[in-house]
Amino acid sequence: MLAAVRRALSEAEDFEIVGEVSVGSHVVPAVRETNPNVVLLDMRMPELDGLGCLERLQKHDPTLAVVILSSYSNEGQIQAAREAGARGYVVKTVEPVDLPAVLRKALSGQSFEVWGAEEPQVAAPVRGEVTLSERETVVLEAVARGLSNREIGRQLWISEQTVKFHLRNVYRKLGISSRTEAARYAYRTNLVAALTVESA
Amino acid sequence: MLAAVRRALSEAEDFEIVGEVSVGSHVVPAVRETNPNVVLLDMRMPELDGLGCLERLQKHDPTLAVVILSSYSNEGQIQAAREAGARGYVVKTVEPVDLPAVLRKALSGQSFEVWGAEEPQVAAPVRGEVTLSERETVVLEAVARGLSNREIGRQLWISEQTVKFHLRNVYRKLGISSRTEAARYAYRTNLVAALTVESA
DNA sequence: TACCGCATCGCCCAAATGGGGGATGCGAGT
DNA sequence: ACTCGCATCCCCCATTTGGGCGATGCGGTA
Repeated sequence: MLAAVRRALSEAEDFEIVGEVSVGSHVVPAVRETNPNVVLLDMRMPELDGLGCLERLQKHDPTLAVVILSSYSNEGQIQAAREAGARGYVVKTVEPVDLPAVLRKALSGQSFEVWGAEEPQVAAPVRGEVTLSERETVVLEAVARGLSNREIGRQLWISEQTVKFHLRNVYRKLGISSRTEAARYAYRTNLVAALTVESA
Repeated sequence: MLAAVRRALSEAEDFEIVGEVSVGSHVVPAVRETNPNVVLLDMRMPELDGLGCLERLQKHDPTLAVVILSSYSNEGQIQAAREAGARGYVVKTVEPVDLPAVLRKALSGQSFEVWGAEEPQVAAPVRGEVTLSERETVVLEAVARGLSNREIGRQLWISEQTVKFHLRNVYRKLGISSRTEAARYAYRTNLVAALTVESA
């Protein structure tokens, strides 16, 4: 795959490969040094994966064009890449010769484009457009604080089953499928404060 | 219980009850209005529990003395109350007549005191003193991003068993027992950024 | 050398979680 | 009157998780 990428890009006159690393933790230093116009990030790398790199790169320079290259067309992963600020998401089933076009597209605009993955049946819920009900919000807050379904039920005086029901609806509305992702969303949107004020 | 609290406090000349609410979401408005010196928060309330109220109160006024009243002497809950900035944690097994002393103590100092609960056998790991190994840190980061153990294993090229092993060590070192609490810790300590920079 | 932390796995098992179905009631629109 | 979202629960089931155990190896250090 790497060889194919290399060949495809070297054949395009408007691109020059200024750096190549194979370990996630080397990405940010390399980018800092070579200062590329666009970065193609493999999702799966040792030490630090593509998403982690992307987040660090965004912190370093939010305007940098980054395209995620992944083996899976997992919707959650695509959504995560979108929210982390990627300009594109390429599944490895795409023809390597199409890569230059992908990178040009990523360089040209601020949008987020997915390549080589079948579009999801239902449109992914766009962040900010989701409206959680009162109950769903409270349950989500409790989840983000690390409580179990049973504990949440006890605190809200409802059955664990009902907690699970609300949580499922939260998952559906947010397009996620685990409580940790839910917690992440809660912190991301400042629904609950991850940083608590110390009284000492 | 509420009646007992009321009686105990009305019998103490140095206390006056300036407000009483039974729904979590009413706590902050009531505090804003009555401006009390100390707040006694039941952990279990409809809509928003004690911890949630505490966090909001802390945001509103970090100097306000807040004591958590709970039915359980659960160590995790105690720790959460401590970290959220509570001045005290009272298990409902304490005699109501001792409450005024508890509140005076809460008013007098910045420390955190637990009443009516047997002390934990092992000291809870103090935040900042824990040192995670490189591998444990990477796994924790991945957990905070919402990945499953299997996915983490794939990304790090190790078996799911090994991921579980590292995660267990993280739990042990942090004194927690679930991946959502781990995620919370990761966000709290800025190990991973919950807020990602949008490229739009 | 012997120990210890770290990392890599394996097996086992109970509990928690996620996801599917259906049932009830209630209130707000249409 | 009818639908629809919300909330409350029930059942079932497969998967995931958390935690216990032991095994191997490797590199530092006492």
